Amino acid sequence: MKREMNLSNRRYTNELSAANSGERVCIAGWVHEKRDLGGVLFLIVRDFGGLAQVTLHRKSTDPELFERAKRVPRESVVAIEGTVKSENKAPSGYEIIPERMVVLNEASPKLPLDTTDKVSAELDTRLDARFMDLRRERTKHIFVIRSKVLKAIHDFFDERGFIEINTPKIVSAATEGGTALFPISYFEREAFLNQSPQLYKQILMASGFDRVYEIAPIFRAEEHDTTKHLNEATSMDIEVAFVTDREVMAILEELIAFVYARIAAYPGLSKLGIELEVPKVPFRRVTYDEAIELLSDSGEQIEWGEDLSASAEHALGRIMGEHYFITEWPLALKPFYAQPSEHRNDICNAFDLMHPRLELASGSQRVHSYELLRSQIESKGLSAESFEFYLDAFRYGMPPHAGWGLGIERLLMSMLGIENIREVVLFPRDRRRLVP
RNA sequence: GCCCGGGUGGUGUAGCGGCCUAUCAUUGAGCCCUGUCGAGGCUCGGACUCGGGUUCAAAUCCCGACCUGGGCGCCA
Repeated sequence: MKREMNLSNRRYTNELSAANSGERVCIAGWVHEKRDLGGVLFLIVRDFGGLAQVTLHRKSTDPELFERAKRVPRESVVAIEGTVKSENKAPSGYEIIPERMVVLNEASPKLPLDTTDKVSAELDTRLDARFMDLRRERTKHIFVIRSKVLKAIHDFFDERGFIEINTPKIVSAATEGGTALFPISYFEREAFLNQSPQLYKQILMASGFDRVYEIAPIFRAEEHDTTKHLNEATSMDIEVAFVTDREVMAILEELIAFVYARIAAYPGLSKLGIELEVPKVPFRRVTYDEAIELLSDSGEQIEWGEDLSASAEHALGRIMGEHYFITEWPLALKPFYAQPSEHRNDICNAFDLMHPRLELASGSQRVHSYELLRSQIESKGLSAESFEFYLDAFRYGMPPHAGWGLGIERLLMSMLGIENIREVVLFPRDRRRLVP
């Protein structure tokens, strides 16, 4: 009775229209909704392309097929062979009159969430059933956009002569400091998941590969539990030789504008209710000193040398309104590899790229002198011996260089106006979540 | 780590000492219905996170655990 159906020539629902009227087609997907009007039964079938209406008239349909269509539970996977019929009463101007239907997988009736969005679901519920959450229009588009953002970034750097690199994610104890690391067992030794590709991308500056980029996971063992932190995140990093912080800042703002322009053209954006405005470059730049003065005027007191608190960042975001850079940070606030300013010994050529309410990226011109780097490592209380693998690269011809790291998830959040970072990661890892 | 919220059918919620045999929506089962597009109408099914305590009486108050949302800190 159920002959095998050849799915290799199946059509996506968005490829079909009234123009295909009379064609015999095969579609496959999930039963999104059923509307049983007694004498007529509508099956709304969803695939990656969208929705299609399959219409069954009781009088003119094989009774066995009609009954099976009536009984198939929502979200079951079905393949349907039928004829396209132009019909202006149908939602997309056509419908499919089925001749055959194969249920490839029947769904259990108590669905973990509602894919039609009649009833909302909490984020935690959605993440537990992410496979089903992704069937929802909005969630789907977030990840299509994520993919397009990554593609845009690759295109941007490829066009500019950058080489894509892959640095190790299993590293020895020596790190740039700051964040806590996840220890792992590496045969008879202890190792860690990397917190950033920083040291390795810098080592490559001594290789002649003078424009590199990497998009890769980073791991932070901080026990933070906020809407903008993850324990596994995706970092977009670049490192460029023979330039200073000013040049890599220009690359960064051009990249942001480039990505926005690409995504602004994506039709799915309207499904998210978003209209993207491509930010104008160059972005505004404020020095750290100017920032604390601006904050002081608006009632936020920051001692010189202190980092900006969350409320200070928000206040500054309200003043600036758009993407902006904070430059000339106190040297003590930035990692050992930040190049001290040629004008003042207490500040460095480091910058943060801010979006109102969120830090997107940070970078700097790097120290390329072996002696200075070694002394800055030691002045941070770190052991220079454990950095020998890194320091070695600075002893045999290290050009001046600069770079930055950008949080992909934060870029997506800020672009799409999403409040919780977990929304833009398929399977987020946070303080509590290790599955799915 | 600190500070506030919250855990009620599959999902999302109302109720916050007795009117609870727990509300509403959606989902599910069944019936009616030939053009739905959040279909409609009728019937039925389905839940108080766990453990202690207070009380004549606990979904409701108290304590603990677990889970969870947000803010801060840390961090990017």
